[in-house]
Amino acid sequence: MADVAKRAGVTKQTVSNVVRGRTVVSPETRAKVEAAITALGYTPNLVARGLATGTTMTIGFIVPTIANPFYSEVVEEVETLLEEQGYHLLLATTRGDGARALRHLTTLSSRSVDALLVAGDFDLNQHLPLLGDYGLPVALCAWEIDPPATLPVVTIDYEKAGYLAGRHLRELGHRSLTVVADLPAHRIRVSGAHRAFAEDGITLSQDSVFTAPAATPESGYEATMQALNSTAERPTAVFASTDAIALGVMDAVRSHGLRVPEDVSVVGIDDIPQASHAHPPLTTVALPKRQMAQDATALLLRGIAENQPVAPSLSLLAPEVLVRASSAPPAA
Amino acid sequence: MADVAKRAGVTKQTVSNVVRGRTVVSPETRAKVEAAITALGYTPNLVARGLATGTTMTIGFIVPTIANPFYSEVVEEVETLLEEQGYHLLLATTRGDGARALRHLTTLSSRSVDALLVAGDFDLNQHLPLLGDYGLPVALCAWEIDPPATLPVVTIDYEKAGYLAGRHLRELGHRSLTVVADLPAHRIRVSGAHRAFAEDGITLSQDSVFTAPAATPESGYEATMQALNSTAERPTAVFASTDAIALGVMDAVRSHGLRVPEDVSVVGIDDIPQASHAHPPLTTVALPKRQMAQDATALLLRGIAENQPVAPSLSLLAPEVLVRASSAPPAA
DNA sequence: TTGAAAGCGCTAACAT
DNA sequence: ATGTTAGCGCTTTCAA
Repeated sequence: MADVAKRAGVTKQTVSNVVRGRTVVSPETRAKVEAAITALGYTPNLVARGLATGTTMTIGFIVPTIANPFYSEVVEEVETLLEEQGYHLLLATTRGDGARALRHLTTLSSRSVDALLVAGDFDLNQHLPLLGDYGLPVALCAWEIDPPATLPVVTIDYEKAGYLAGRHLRELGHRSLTVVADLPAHRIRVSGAHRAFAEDGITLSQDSVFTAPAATPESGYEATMQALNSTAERPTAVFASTDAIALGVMDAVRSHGLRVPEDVSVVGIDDIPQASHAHPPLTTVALPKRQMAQDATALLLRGIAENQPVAPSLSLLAPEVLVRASSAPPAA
Repeated sequence: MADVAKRAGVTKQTVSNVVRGRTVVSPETRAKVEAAITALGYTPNLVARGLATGTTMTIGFIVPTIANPFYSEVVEEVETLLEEQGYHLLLATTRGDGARALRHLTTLSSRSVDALLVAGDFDLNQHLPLLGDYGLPVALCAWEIDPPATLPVVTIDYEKAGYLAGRHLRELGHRSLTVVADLPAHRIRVSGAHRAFAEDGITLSQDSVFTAPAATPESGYEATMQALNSTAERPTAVFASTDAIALGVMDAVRSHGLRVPEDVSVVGIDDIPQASHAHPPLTTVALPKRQMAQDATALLLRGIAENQPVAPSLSLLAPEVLVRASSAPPAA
């Protein structure tokens, strides 16, 4: 910068003004400086600027994993929005490791990110109070369990997602429901589904709830096989807490000699890309991830602009049923 | 830091030595300083350190997209390796936008990342010479087309992947091959498959190559329907340049009244998670993404340690056939 | 083993 | 409209 200033016959300050696009610079001076800049191939050092201004044009995003397409879509959307605003994304994954989550949290804050976004309700849960202490804009998203009242959170109405899945099956005429869910992570979704049946006076027993230890097709397959073998009455409808699980459910149903949807209806949640290409195409409840990403990013950007922590709030985005071919009325 | 120093009755320098774990500090002094640090809740400012040392403990990773599971797995692996070494990941996606790629490139370098990893052969291609100019360790990975000799690149032997798929089908006894590929991106894979047949004296015509404009099941479905309708002879084997495409191929084959693998064998590339849960489970060629991520990261970390750009090199990782149920000998 | 001084490259505030 | 001064928080000399 000093070199540029010397070459242009001005001071560093004027160079700074030109670089930052300030209007105070006279056209001739600007031209001289710009010539010097291109001649010297100067690019500003963002770290130095960060130290001087206290702002790094960087936001941190802590997510459980990006191997799960749900999160990778959210990350991709956030990254795109940020780059439009000239911000960069510092990505940190926790992968179910609480200690790692905490490490990321502290290093990100001392790295002076301008804001912090945290997705997923994992072991970081217990460190939530820390978030308020950093004095920087923070927001939570994709927060399924117990969203804290002390922080701004943009999440999805997961209970409603379960409810919509349940109501869809109820409206088709199903009088009972078998649940295959990744518990306890997805218990909210399950209670939503149960509520839909309860509205019509049908109380579902916990005996018809089966746990898929992970949100994967294999896990869903296993749990469903167990359900099919243990239940006296053959289920007419299965609600899976996730599309990935639902895919496994459909496999299990078929390998048990039953047809989807003629014998058993299957409904999932999330609308992953494979859902529409499954056999049959999977009825599911789409989660508004992109909207969530947009709202959360907007919240943070606003917090940065106003130069203060974002006020606590809870935004629950509404999911939507996508009726496809895996659900039908129960056999007569 | 000054506060900590004052409270401990030492200078900033001593605090710095304690924080960085230098051995020159006497135990008593260290204890005093550490007490002051915890009392004050001091955490070092990484930006200031970055300005002073010229090293940010951050590496930039430019990828086409993370919506594609291939890249998201690579990113996740890289991020994990980096966090183990105390590095952070600045993630930048280009999403097929050359201008955006260039923006990322310049801002990342002026952000003084300690190293830069670039995945995927996109519009950034023309800006490759720039990479050498930054004077920081750079590596390329997942570089399918024309890996430059001037830079270190850790990639996969995509030609061999195609070859292995082709050879597998040849060994099953297939005498012709229909190709459904995302062209021109995957042309290397196609020529590999053709080479496998050529080895046995079978020259495959370009007429049996169909383009799926995107690496998606829908796209593969469309292209296959076209293939099935336009070909005089019914194909006995289809090679898809991607598992995602292969999924669509299988759909199309079935909806054309044919069975997989009895009437038509289908082979893909990549071994995406869905491949093993497809109906039938998809025979594919697994690409060693994790290995690639590890090697590339190691290369960069070494470059950082040696404080100089990484020497140009080309590492081609070997893919591996995974025989599952979608491939079988042709009908008699 | 500890302290003092200088500077990393930039910007903010003020002076001209 | 431009120049001057001071300082962001840390590390790196070098001196004690």
